[in-house]
Amino acid sequence: MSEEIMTIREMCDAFGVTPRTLRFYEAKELIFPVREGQKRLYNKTDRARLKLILRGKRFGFSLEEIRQLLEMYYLDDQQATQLTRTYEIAKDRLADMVKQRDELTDAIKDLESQLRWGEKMLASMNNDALRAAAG
Amino acid sequence: MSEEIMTIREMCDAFGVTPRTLRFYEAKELIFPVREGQKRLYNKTDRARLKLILRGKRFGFSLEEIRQLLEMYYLDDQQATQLTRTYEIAKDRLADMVKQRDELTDAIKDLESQLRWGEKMLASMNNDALRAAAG
DNA sequence: CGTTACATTTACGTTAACGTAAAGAAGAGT
DNA sequence: ACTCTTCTTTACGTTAACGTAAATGTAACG
Repeated sequence: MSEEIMTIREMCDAFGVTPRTLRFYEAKELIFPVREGQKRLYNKTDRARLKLILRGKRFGFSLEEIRQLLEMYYLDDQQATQLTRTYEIAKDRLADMVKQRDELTDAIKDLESQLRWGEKMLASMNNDALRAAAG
Repeated sequence: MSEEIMTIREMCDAFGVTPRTLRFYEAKELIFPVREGQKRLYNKTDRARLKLILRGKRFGFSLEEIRQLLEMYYLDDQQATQLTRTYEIAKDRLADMVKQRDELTDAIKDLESQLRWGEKMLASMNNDALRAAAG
């Protein structure tokens, strides 16, 4: 059964990460490549995990959160016990993201109105403070 | 002319910041309270600047960016020479924020679809990777 | 004068996710 | 044997915006 093993460099090229990053994830117990002497060898499982890690990052999960999700599934395997917990974590994260986005949206509106309000933004900044500071 | 001078604590209470924060901003040359012996005294100008600093932070400017904006106005005072530059900076920042928000929006959509797609998200995470890891 | 309350300076600590430098090992090729 | 390339480990460096602890100062109250 061909395990489709890859070296660290092949992994880096395939996923667009650096060796440092792979070793870092390993140190953080997110991924567990096998050793052949000194060298790390990555199989299909490792690649799948890395893919999930990168996806998790795109979703804004921290590495620690990702590690926990992965660990739960590891402890799980046959039962789907923890699925509900995972679901909650994901929903929490989603809520955070929505909140963040809404705050950003507010700040954007705010800034935009400043930019329009006289075509020179921060002019208000100027008026109160720096006119006094210079005067 | 009443300078309406305030102590560091009054400033903290008024603006909801800590003394450490005010001293930090001073060390970073964002604000310049006068000394009465050892103690710092903040006047109207200082308060205006602090207000602007906090506003800038809400907009997502870094302290360094804020310092530069303030500095430009300081060098400016009578001419409006730098206004155009300030405007550009603000527009850049706005563009960054919009980009960030749009990325967040994408990630949110992505996550939402995962959550719906079987009511258990990250199930795909599971399938490929961890089933293999356990097996 | 002693205590209380608040001020000051100095400087190390914190967090995340790697970057980067140093130095050595191991295999391939000549 | 020598060299080249790629791998390895170890460990300090980076960034932002303060937090926090320690030692000291000083003004006011009683």
